[in-house]
Amino acid sequence: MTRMGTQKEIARRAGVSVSVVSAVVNGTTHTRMSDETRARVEAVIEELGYVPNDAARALRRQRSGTIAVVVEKIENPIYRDMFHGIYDAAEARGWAVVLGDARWMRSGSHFLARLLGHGSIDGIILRSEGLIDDEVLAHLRARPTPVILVEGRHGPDGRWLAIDDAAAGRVATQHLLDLGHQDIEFVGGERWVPTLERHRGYADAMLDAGLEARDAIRTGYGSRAGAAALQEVIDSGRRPTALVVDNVLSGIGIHAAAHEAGISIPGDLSVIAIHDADIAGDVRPALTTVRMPMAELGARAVEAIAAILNDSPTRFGLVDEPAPVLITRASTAPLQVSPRPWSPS
Amino acid sequence: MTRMGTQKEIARRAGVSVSVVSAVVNGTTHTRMSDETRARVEAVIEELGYVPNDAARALRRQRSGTIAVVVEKIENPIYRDMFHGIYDAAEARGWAVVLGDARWMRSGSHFLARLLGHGSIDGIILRSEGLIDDEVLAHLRARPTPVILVEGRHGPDGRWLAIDDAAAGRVATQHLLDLGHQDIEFVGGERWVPTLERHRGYADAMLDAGLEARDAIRTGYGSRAGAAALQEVIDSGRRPTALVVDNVLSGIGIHAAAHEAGISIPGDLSVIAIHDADIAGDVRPALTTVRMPMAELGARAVEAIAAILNDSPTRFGLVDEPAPVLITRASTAPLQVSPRPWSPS
DNA sequence: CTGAAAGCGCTTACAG
DNA sequence: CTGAAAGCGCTTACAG
Repeated sequence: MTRMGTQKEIARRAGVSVSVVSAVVNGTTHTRMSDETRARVEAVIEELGYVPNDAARALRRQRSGTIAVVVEKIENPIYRDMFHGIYDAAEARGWAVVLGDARWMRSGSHFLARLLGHGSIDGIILRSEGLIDDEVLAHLRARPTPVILVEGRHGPDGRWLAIDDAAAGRVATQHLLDLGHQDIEFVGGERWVPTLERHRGYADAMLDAGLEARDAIRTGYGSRAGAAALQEVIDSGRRPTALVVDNVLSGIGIHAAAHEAGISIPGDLSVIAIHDADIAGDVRPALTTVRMPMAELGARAVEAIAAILNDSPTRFGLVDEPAPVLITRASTAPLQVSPRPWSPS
Repeated sequence: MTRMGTQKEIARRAGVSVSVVSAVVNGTTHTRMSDETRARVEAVIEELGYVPNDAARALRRQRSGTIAVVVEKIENPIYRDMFHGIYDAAEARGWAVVLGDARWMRSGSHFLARLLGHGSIDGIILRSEGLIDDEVLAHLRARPTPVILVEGRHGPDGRWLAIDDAAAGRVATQHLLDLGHQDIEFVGGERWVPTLERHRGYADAMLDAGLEARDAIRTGYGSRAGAAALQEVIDSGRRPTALVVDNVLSGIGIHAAAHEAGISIPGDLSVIAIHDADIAGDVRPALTTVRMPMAELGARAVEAIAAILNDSPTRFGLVDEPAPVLITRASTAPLQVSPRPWSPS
């Protein structure tokens, strides 16, 4: 194990001042030193395995070079592309990224304390699905550290960024309409704004096609909620031929419930979900989805932080480019001319 | 937006010294001050919305109170319980946890620099699946910051912790044997140690039952690898009645390939995967798995960091309690007396 | 071209 | 019971 050491120690060993060491480490102004001096310093740095102390740097520079990303369920596959977009954009700006889960943000948690504190985090990208209570959010906003809400769409400071959920709903619905479906319903969560927007997109597409838009079937989020939604439809006696589903996990739950109920997808029922994820291609039948520009959303959030820190202007609001794209898989099919009646549940 | 301020400013406004402010903030020794003084200081803290500067604290205390967890694919659902275990244990010790993905650890990345640096991270829990190159790992180990490898099982410093993969392989295989299966094969990745151990467990159970243990079918990891493995079996002309699969994602890939090939699970083929995850219960047929003590693994890793930082001894090696538990779902069934021959592919 | 010094915001002996 | 001061390890004007 190497010794590490400090700039002071390196300075002593190399027979120079710490200013020179700092200049060598950072490649900064002081840079006009003799090659011989530089080489000597570099040799000692190498020998000791010196690395700078980030806490001291952060204190002195008044900037840590680290941003935090907080999402609701870190294992949710839809974040993958967003993390990637954030990471790439941050890296390009010389920032490190750390991740956290909103489930860790209980009042009084040390994770939250680090976020609420300052000095160690320069900016926060937060995707709240309502789990974060308003008090915590207010605390967060009261700090000078910039907080960007993604898919949040509220916040008095206007610092939010979101994907075009209404467009996603429209694209999904249009795909089903193009396949000849008319009796289409929307399955989705609760009164979370993105879900409302997706439903609005569905409703717009239906109305444009001269069809009736139904209320959303609200059984919550996740696979269990999807299964419950299908059950609700079955129990109601309604027999839609296609479903627009708020998210992939709910779509998978619908697959499972259909399997149990003897409903064939896509033979009896077409299913399309919003947001893409690898798992959609892995289940059978593979789930048709609408891919959203999550990487761009992430990159834009990083840009927003940079802009705020530099006091330069930046655009908030919808990230509508690239547009949502349809990923056609096996769970949607043209409307059967004479559909087989669903077996009674 | 509140002003934040520093202890110095609070001291000035409250007409006390910074020592008193620090004592109020931290509740420390200096604590024998008059109630009136304390109240005055607290009022100013409240008024300014003061929060301590973490960088300054970390510098002074020579400890940041933050540990980092680095895994290979952050969205892999098997980490969920481990993160939970880590978070709870860290919280109990007053530490914040930050997450990172090993895919971010390219040499020269700022994320890696933060890990390699010191002052902002007190300890690192690392699950490497071989993506991290040895050079990076060597750098990491050369620092005074403790690095605990989970599911790594190598490392000259002996600082590793792992679940009992061999036991998992045994439990999975025994379940199939109990159902009457004899022609059982093992599907799993590459020469990654945990996979080798799982295969060893499988082989032990087979041998104990007086049966022949086959070599692992090595097509890699993930759902595509699972599908490829099943195809390899089909092509070979072998007709096992049951498969022990290294992981859930490969299991899902096998489901998909079986669906395509017209092989019924569990009618024609029973499938059990090692490691549990929600998605296993969501696919159809729901996948039987072996749940591993991932939360305990995480908690033990935190304990290990604490022990190293305190210079107190700690146990490394296998985390074999609680033992792996069988989660019986729908993908395994008793051996059919006269199995239907697989349709020729 | 290089060094001495101030200061980032804390914590903690030490003095009174 | 409270204050003045040192020092954690850096960076960056400033002086020479």
